[in-house]
Amino acid sequence: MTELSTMKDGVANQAEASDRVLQILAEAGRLFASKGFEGTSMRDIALACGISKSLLYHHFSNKDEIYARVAVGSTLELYLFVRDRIPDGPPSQKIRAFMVATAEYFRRYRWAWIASTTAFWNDPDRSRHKERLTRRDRFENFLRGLIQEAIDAGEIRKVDVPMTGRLILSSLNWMHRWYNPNKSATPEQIADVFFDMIFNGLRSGELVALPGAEPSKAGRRKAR
Amino acid sequence: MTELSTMKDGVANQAEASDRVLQILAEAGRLFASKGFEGTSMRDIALACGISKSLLYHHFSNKDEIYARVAVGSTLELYLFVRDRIPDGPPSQKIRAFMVATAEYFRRYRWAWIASTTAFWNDPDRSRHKERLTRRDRFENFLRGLIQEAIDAGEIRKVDVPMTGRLILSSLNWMHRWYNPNKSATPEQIADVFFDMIFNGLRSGELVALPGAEPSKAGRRKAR
DNA sequence: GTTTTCACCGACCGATCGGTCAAGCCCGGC
DNA sequence: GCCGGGCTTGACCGATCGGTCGGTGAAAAC
Repeated sequence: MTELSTMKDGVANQAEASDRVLQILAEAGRLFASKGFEGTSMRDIALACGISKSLLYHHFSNKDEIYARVAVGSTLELYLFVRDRIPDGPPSQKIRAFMVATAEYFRRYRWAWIASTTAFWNDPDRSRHKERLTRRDRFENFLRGLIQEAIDAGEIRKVDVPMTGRLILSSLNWMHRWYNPNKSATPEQIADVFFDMIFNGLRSGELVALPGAEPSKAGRRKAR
Repeated sequence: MTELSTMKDGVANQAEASDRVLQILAEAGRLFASKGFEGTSMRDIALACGISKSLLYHHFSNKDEIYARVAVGSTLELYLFVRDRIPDGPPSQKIRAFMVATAEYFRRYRWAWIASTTAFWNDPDRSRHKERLTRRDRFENFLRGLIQEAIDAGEIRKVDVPMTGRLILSSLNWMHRWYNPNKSATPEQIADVFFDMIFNGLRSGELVALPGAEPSKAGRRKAR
């Protein structure tokens, strides 16, 4: 399952799919990402593909299935994709590799990624993307394992593991809201910068005594 | 404009609004947050309020206006709300206060916040929430000013200011996706934890020499 | 007492929604 | 020649969409 050569046109893990199906998934993902699931009609998808609406129903049973193929297809391999890019070495470097690999996945399958992380996040009808959610849980648990590993190795201090995982994933999951492929650095570079900030912290090595600065809760770690 | 006593029922800045209008805004915000803008029909809103659909059009001209009142109302005062909660003192503590205040705002106006940060984020028809976007720009620029202040004061190292702002806002903006008011700590406490992680970093004070660990890019700051 | 105002409603509109269906088109095998 | 089957289509369905309309009843204004 480490072979990811079946990915085409930014659509992941659609191995036996025809070109037409891949085209539909690509266009649908782009539309779902920009206008949302409810905001995208079957007519929109058909028009974007230059085909009739009926043909969509020849290849897919309904709208939900198209979304499921887009969303699940984009999260199906995420865990494996990232896992296979974690090198041997210090746990902190594994966390860094985790972030960079996730960013690379985001760059490759951007529209599908956005579509799957945007729509239905709070929909009461969970059945539509239950599988997606369990896969994301596995992905997040994998990260928590790496964090615990780094704590056990003494590389990072004894932080709250779930909260640390949420902080790391927040920096990656929010990226699509401001990332501009024409102006920003590559997602991998951005992930690298974020890792540096989170791991090393923003604080400068030498603490300056500000006039009038009073002791504060967050300054609890003593100056070194 | 620092008087925020006009906020009721989690709906911000709706000063002269009647109870019915406030009810509509509250229900609409909750629905927009959970089902999205396109996924919420005027009938849904009317039903949730226990009124007829016609009455919605008596109080609002159309669906977009309801959303605008929800979204703009929730971001209108955000900047002022946060700004007024920044204490005098070291710039780093201002950043911390910024994060905690934003979290408090999120806790108070949760549904409106989610609705405004979820819908239309990539809609080609930007006119619908242009005002909201410029307000968020001012909010983000305010944070960048605080970061620059902390750099100038020597409290934090010379990081990339826009990227640092994005990291901080990511941790806050993604919170609604996993925050559970029944199980999680308060948003303010969460913001405090995130500030500690970002400011002080995850790395433990003493570096352990792992067998087989090789020098890496992220380990560029020398051990102290 | 009359008129104006205002919150409110049920019925209705054209447009669009997701989805169906019978029928053509195209092309390789016989 | 023609035949079968996958690809493709336009016409069509009931339901629902956002939005409009005329009207009601009660309080406020005169």
